[in-house]
Amino acid sequence: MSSNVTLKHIAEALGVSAMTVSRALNNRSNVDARTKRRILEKARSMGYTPNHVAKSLVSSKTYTIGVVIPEITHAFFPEVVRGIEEEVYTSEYQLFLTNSNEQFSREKDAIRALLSKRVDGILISSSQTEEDFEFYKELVQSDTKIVFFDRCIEGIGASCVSVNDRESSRQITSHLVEVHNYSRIAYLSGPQNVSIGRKRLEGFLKALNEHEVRIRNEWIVEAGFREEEGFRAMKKLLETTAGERPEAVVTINDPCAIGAMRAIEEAGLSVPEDMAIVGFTDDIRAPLLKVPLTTVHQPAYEVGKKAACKLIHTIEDENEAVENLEVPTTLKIRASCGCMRS
Amino acid sequence: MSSNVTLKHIAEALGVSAMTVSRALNNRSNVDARTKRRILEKARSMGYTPNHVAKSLVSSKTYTIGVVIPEITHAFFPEVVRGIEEEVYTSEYQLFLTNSNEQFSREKDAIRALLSKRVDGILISSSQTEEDFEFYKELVQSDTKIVFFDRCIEGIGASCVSVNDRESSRQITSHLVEVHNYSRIAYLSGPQNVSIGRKRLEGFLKALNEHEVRIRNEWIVEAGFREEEGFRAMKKLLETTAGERPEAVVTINDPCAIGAMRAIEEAGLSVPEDMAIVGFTDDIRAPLLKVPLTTVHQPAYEVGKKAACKLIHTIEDENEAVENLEVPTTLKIRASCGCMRS
DNA sequence: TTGTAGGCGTTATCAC
DNA sequence: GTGATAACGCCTACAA
Repeated sequence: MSSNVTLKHIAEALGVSAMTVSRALNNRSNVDARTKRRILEKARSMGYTPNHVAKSLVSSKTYTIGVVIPEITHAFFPEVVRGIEEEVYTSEYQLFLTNSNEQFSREKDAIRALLSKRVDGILISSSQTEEDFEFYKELVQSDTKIVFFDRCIEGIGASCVSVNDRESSRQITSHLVEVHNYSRIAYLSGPQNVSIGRKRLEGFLKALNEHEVRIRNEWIVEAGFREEEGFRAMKKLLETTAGERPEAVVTINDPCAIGAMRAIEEAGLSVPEDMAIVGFTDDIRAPLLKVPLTTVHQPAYEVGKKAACKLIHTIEDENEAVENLEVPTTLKIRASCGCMRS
Repeated sequence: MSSNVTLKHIAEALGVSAMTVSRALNNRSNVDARTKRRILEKARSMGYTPNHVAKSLVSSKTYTIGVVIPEITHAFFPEVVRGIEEEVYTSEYQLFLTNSNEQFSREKDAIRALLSKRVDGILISSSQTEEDFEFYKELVQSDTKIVFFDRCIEGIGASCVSVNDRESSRQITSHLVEVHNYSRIAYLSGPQNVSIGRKRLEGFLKALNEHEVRIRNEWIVEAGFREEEGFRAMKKLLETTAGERPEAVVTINDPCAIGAMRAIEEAGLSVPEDMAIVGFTDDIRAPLLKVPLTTVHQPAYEVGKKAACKLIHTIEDENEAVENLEVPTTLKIRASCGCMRS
């Protein structure tokens, strides 16, 4: 497939050496202007396409970045990818996209494959669990250039780009207490072996503590990042709390909240009258729902752009600092929390 | 970055030749079981990662596929990408993802870069215009393995995977006429230099002709694939039809319809009472809208999977036939057309 | 079963 | 300004 014309072919056709052709094609100074023109002309007419595989072998640089995301259909990630795309496009890198489908084994497979393809660096939003911490530690120690985004693993020597999950979660929870005076608040959590799962829960608990609202462990249900998981967790919560229902529910993210809203509706209850609910992400669907979702807006595009930018700097400059970058969130107050009640 | 351990290093450490190491690592039969075990052991302890760049140079096969999509944030495409991902994951290929951002110049840049990286084949959803037809013709003639999906260029010798756009468009338009008896129907079209832009418009016109409904050229407004374009086109349509408004509007796709609905709302009109509207895609948001959108469901995941499958066959078998594959659509009847009126 | 030679397409280096 | 040579890491083909 594609051009099998090589430097040598052009060289032979013109009676010069491959080296001269290489120099001409790469705009080196020390080539006679006339020969250069002849070479460029011939290269075009023969349909020459430079072979980056060979270039990479010599330079051990591929101008390629691997991206590992857990779920391409969660609307947050395509937006992140667009940010990454935009950044690498201007820097002439290309993207290997891999989808771990929330499975750590696939994540590891993907990374190993990327390493074999000798990518210059990797952007990762991990679906990792505690146990697998070691894997990334070794990766960083072997001098692999890595930047985490959104779902980070901190303290192992790699940079991270994310939002302030703990604080944002605290804020949106506080909104429920301060503005709406809810005191019976439940939580649909993410997996506790994922950093944002822990941090968002911590923020939730912190808010309750600050306002001296009672924390009930049986009202903290592990759901997950996906709509179906939110749906199931909410069903479970409704069953176990038939007597005394929560007034409000905080969720790990928007897909989870959307699933939960479906469960609430199916139970014949209404949002926010019977139960208020808030999310996290600001999914593309959030403002369009029958009851628009109050949530934390994460600037996905910015996260992607910043992460890609940081990675490229890390690749191109040995001395680039390792740091945790944060992009600011904003609260999106809509109807599902009880504001704007009609 | 990453392992700089090579076959030679392992060979030296063990006092064997690089060739023996290569054979052991690639599971060839002709290696002594004991030496093999020693080599595998050593490779692991030294942290060897095979260098696919070098492999590719030898085999001129990269196990890499390029994907060119026009807009990663249009919800249809991430779903397609997931389908592609799933297919290539099982076939051990990896994906270069590129986003043309609906610009043909970026699309060409992307393809040239992919060609230089010597991808084994390319999946394309084109943002092409008539003039640029030549580009793809040459690509196919140079024996580049290509499969188009969704936005296809037919008749140039490359396979296509798409839905039956003309027929689906005819069906949803017929629904408006047959079920709802609308006779004043407008159309927000896609670009006419893109195949699906033309085909969907043809289907619309065919339906009107079949039912002897009057076609008014001034009610066919070129919008585009994006929400903002739908919004603007609808505003324009509302201005120019102040006297006699259309009863219903057919749109090129869901984002366009969603933008148009916003324009309708801002004009103080309501859907479907003042104006019915239908889309095409079945965007993730379609069922969640305040007035759920009647639309054509395109099985995006299937499209991706089928296209990737076809491409891999085309890559691996010289004799794989060139064909136009169609995946069936279904009509999603919701409220925006006037059905299920409350 | 194992090793040697040569080459994939490109570039760095040194010589002319 | 241009060319020969070696090297990047691996594999095919042939030899031992």
